[in-house]
Amino acid sequence: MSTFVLSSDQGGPVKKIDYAAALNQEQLAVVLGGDGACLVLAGAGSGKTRTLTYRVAYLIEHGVDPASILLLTFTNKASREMVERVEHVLGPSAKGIWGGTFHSVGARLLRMFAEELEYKKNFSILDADDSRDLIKAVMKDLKIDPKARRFPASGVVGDIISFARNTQQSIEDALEIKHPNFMPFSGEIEEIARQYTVRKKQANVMDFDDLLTNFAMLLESPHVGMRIAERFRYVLVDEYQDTNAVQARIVAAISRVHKNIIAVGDDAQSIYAFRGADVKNILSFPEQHPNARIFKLLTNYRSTPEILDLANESLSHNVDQFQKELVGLREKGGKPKLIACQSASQEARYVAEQILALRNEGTALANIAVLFRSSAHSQQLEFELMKRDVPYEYRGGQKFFERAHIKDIVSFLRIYENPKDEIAWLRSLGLQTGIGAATATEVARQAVSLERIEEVTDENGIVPPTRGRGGWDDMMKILKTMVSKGRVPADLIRTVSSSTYQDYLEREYPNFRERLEDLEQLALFAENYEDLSAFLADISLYDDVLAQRQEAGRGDNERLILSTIHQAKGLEWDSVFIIHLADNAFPNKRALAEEGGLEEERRLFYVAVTRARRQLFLSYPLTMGHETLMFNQPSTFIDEVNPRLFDRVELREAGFGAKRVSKPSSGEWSWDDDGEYEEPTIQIAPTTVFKKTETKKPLKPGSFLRDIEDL
DNA sequence: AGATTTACTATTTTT
DNA sequence: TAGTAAATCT
Repeated sequence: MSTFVLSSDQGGPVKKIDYAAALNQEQLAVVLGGDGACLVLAGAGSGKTRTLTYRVAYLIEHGVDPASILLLTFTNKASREMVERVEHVLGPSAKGIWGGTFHSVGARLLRMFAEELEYKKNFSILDADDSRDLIKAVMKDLKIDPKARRFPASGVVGDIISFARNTQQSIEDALEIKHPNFMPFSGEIEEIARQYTVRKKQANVMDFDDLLTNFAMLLESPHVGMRIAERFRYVLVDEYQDTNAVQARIVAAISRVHKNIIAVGDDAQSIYAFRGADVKNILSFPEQHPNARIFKLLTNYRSTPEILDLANESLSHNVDQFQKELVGLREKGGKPKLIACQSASQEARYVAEQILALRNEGTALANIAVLFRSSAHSQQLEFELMKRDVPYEYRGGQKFFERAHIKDIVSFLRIYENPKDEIAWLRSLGLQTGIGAATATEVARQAVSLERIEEVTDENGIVPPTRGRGGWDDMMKILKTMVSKGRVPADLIRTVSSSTYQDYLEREYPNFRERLEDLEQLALFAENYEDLSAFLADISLYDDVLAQRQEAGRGDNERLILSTIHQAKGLEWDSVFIIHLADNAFPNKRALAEEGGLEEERRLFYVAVTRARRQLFLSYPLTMGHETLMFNQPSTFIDEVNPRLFDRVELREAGFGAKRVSKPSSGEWSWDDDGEYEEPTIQIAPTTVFKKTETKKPLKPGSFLRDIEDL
């Protein structure tokens, strides 16, 4: 599988596309807009993806070489889907379009031109976890103990450093916005940032932020940068509202030769300020690209007027916003339902019941989604769905490649590919018996002087530790076996997973069998790769490659979606449930502490609401917690809008055990003397279990795809 | 001293 | 679940 040139082998005959029939006047203006810079301000559900896709198809139809078109999207999946659609219509002539996230496109080009920036080609990529580990190591070296000195924890330090880089400002300025209380430590954090940079360079690794800044530097360099900019005649950027200052530099540099750049975004859907995204990129686009044409797509094709009313009114509470109202085209539906539940588990039961009811009425599970602010909010619902055997796909929380045992195995492959990779050494050494943090650090520090793995396995390039000799021998044995196996990723994975690592898994985890299965999954997935470096690059940047494979294998799409709101960006479903809309959960308390936090949370709510096509269910539990019950208020976002926008549903309780004495607005629940809290019994239908039925209608492809086929 | 075990706590969002 | 602190083992 290629990491970057997205292609599909479905081919098919070249069809003539009737643009005028598929697009409205504004969209057509964008598609046919000709060369030059162009900014598209597009509201939710206004068909911006469709417009971009048609633009790409139009260019290729008019003789533009697909390989000179670059799509920069927020996720790799978004690129892949757009490319697939174009290829589906235009067939083989569309092959070779470049697309992906800024990070993955950057990684690919940086690997091609690594020497230009004094990196080695085999550099490793650190994910957020790895970065935090390295920062932790640096802090330890600098003798900074977070606990003793009320210094921020390594994760927070990492956030601050990352935020400063992505917004291109000093640590001090970043602190003022993100963590004013840590201002006194700005000097020390600066020192950590410096050391961290040195250590990354020594280990020949790049973190996510390096992928962006180095990409920008590469593009800004006179020779190579110019060559790349010459190659890409057309650049299209999606979700521009969520780009940061470095990404804006990348866009400017990569389009500086041909100046054919389209940026599409919606300031109302900017939800990544916490990691440095800046709406100013959209605002200043006209200045940065003089003569830029500006289009507005404000017609909403997605949602019923009742849903749009709620979205529009909620957003009107944001001051710092372009005022724009979405105009709906769909006919009326029902009002959004607002459901007050007694507890999180009642909420889960209600949602599960409703979902099964919707399904009985003919809505496929795949057309239903449950959205929430943070991953933990889905727990109760997951229990409920498992109990009823309802198949669901979970998006959010931990990814497959972030699971501990996957990262363990991968750390061995990383060492093999790039023996300087200190973080990978630390991880794999830490797994060996008799080797703890101290010994691992001591050994790993020697690795940075290595060039080839054979220096360790053949020439004893690392001085063996005095302690934990057995663990070290095990480690060497694994590495030696790997060297004898060659460089095929799947072989290497199986080598490690059948080594003493298996004993470690058994010792450490009761569910080691499942974990072993995961490792076999990983090996199966790796069979798509012959090249170790391509494999390693992909698994750190393509979060959903494995999910895709599983989907293809199963051949059934009949699965409900559970997702964080952040991950639901750009998607849509017939029926959407937004759960846990309680005041202490959403808006999120920590987010509120940051500058502009409330408005960002409100935009997040806006994104959630505008995912729904026909039905929207908003629910919140009145109580939360297990030991001490906390009493909840509904979310600000519910309280602040006109109640007439909702249909309220009260879930009545039978046999509610506790007699509540007082009704505090927050704080602990209180009872009279003999009142003990009982889990309320609920008068919604008894537990219905999911039954798989023959699919009545063939699964609907995405609406966009259907449109294209019709033409 | 360093490794390991055990008990406990808190949990935002992510390329 | 992951990270941490204190207790215990080698």
